[in-house]
Amino acid sequence: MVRRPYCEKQGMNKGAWSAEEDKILINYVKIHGEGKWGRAAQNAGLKRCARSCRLRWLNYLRPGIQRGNITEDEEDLIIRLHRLLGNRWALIAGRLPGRTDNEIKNYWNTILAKKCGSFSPQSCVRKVNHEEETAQCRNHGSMNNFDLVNVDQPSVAGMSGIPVLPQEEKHCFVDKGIGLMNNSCSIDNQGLFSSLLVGDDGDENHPSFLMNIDNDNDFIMGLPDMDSLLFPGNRTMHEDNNYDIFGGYDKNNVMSSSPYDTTSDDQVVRVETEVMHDQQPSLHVELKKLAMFLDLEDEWKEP
DNA sequence: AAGGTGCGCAACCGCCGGAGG
DNA sequence: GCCTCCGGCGGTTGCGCACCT
Repeated sequence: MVRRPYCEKQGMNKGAWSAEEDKILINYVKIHGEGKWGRAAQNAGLKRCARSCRLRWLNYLRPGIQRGNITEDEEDLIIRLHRLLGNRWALIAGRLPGRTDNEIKNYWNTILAKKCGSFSPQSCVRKVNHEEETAQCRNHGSMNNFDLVNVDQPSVAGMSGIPVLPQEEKHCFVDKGIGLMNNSCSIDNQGLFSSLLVGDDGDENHPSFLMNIDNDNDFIMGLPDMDSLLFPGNRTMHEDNNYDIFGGYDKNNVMSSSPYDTTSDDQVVRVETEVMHDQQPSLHVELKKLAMFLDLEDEWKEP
C-alpha cells in the first residue's frame, strides 16, 4: 500500500499557527465538535492538513490546557511515571491534568533527561532491540486464558529511555479477561506491563488485583491499581476488594470514567475523587508502595 | 553592535492500529 | 479480506529567542 504523505495537498500552510487560524479552528470545533479533522480543515477554510489541525487543537487550543510552570510535584510525578512507563508520553500526560504529551515529552527531553545522570544506576536507561523482543514474545505463542508465560526479559523495548527492571525469571499468569496479580510485575515487549505475574509458590499473601487487560494500554493504566497509587483518593473497588482499572485524566482533562466503570456494573463503587494536590502525604506513601512493588525501593527517596 | 551558539518548544513526520465501506 | 480514512503515538526537526563572546 502506498503511504499517504503527511499533507497530501499542495499549498497547505505549514509552520506556526497564526492567531487567525487558531480562531477559525476554535470556532469550527465549537460548532461541529472534535474529530473529522480533514473535513474541519476543509470546511473551515483552513489551509492546514487534518493532522495539523488535530495537533493544534489537542495541544494548544482545547479548553483546560495548562501551559508552562511545571511544578515540583508534577516534575516528581513525571520522573516516577517515566521510570515506570518509559517514553509513554500519552500515558504520563494522562496522569497530569492539563498537560499534553507533547509538553511532557519536550519537558523531559530538555529538562529532566539532563537530570537522569543523578539517578541511581538502576534507573539508567538502555536501548533495546524491539524486533528481538517482539520475536521473543511471539515465541510464547498466543495467550489463551490462563496461559503460563515465562518472561525471561522483564525489560522493555521499542523505545529509548526505559528503566530496566531487575533481571529475574518471572512467570506471567495471564487471563485474557481478568488477571490476578500476586507478586511482581513485568514489562512486555511493547514496553507495557501486559503480563501478570504470580510467585512461583502462588503465595496468596501478596495483594491481588483484579484487572481487565483488554489491551496493553488499558492494562498499564491499571497497573496494580495505578490510579490509587498515584491518585490515592481516586479508587474503584469491587465487592471482593480487588481493585478495578480505570483511566486517568482524559484528553479533556476531566477525570474520565473507565470503560469498565459503567452504570451497568453495579458492583463498581466509585469513591469520591479528590484533587491530587490535597493528597500529597498520602501520595508519597502510595508511591513508595509502588516503588516497593516494582522492586525499585532503592530508588525511592523521601521527599 | 554583530555574529555565534545553545536551548526550548511548536510543529512535522512516520508508523501503527481500529473502524467502516 | 482488502482498501481507505482517521486518530493516536513517539521521535525528530527547525524556528525563534536568549545568552555569550
